[in-house]
Amino acid sequence: MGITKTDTYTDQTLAVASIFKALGHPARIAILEFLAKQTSCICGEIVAELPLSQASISRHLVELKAAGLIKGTISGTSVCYCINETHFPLINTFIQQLQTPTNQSCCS
Amino acid sequence: MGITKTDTYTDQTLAVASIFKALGHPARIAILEFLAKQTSCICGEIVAELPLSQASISRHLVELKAAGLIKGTISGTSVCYCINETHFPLINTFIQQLQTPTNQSCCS
DNA sequence: ATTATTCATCGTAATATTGCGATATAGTTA
DNA sequence: TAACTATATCGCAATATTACGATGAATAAT
Repeated sequence: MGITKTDTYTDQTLAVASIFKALGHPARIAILEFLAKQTSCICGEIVAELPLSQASISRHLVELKAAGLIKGTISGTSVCYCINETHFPLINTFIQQLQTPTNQSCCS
Repeated sequence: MGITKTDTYTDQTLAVASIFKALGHPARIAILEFLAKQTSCICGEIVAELPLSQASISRHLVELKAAGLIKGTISGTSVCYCINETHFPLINTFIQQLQTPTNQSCCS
């Protein structure tokens, strides 16, 4: 999406942005919501559940995996995906940073 | 970014995704971090702080405002922006949903 | 061995994002 | 009024994203 100056931002900033970027698509949100609903790991039923082709789902899964938001384990011909909570603290910390008491709403 | 099937997702899913999408760029993360650092509302100093042109910063601010992540109040020739915490509960709730105890990590 | 199933990847087309310079708009000041 | 300052917007070029069908690779079943 056009040129993005990644050189001049903090590693932390880039990391947070990339996680949010991976979360910035309804298909990927829906995939995560679906994975969370299941008691056990679900594989390719995601394709049946969502209104996208198998190829598209696969690409979204790759992106979620690259962002560290899901894990995948191969079991036979099917692949089992589930949520990876590793980066959740990063997200929570970021949101909390924006909520510091110093930031008293000056714009009413 | 190509066709995105917005019709078939929940309003909730679309809302969450659009917030994350707005957070999915380092410039916008940096803007929010900068606003959080200040004790008072900061206006166009963002332009001086970040390695982007005034036009680009303005576009990012519009996006953050459209997503409901910042508020802006005009004071003279300058505009005062600050963080809008309205949607933070939505984000927190979403992350918590993904952390339900039913989702015991099955992929080791 | 052949076939079916599951998932990943490639290639392509359509669309969105990003960034910048230039310009417009609006308030402030001289 | 005219110049100055601060933001917003337009138009363009470059690049990224999304989606799909088709194809490939690997395991499972017959």
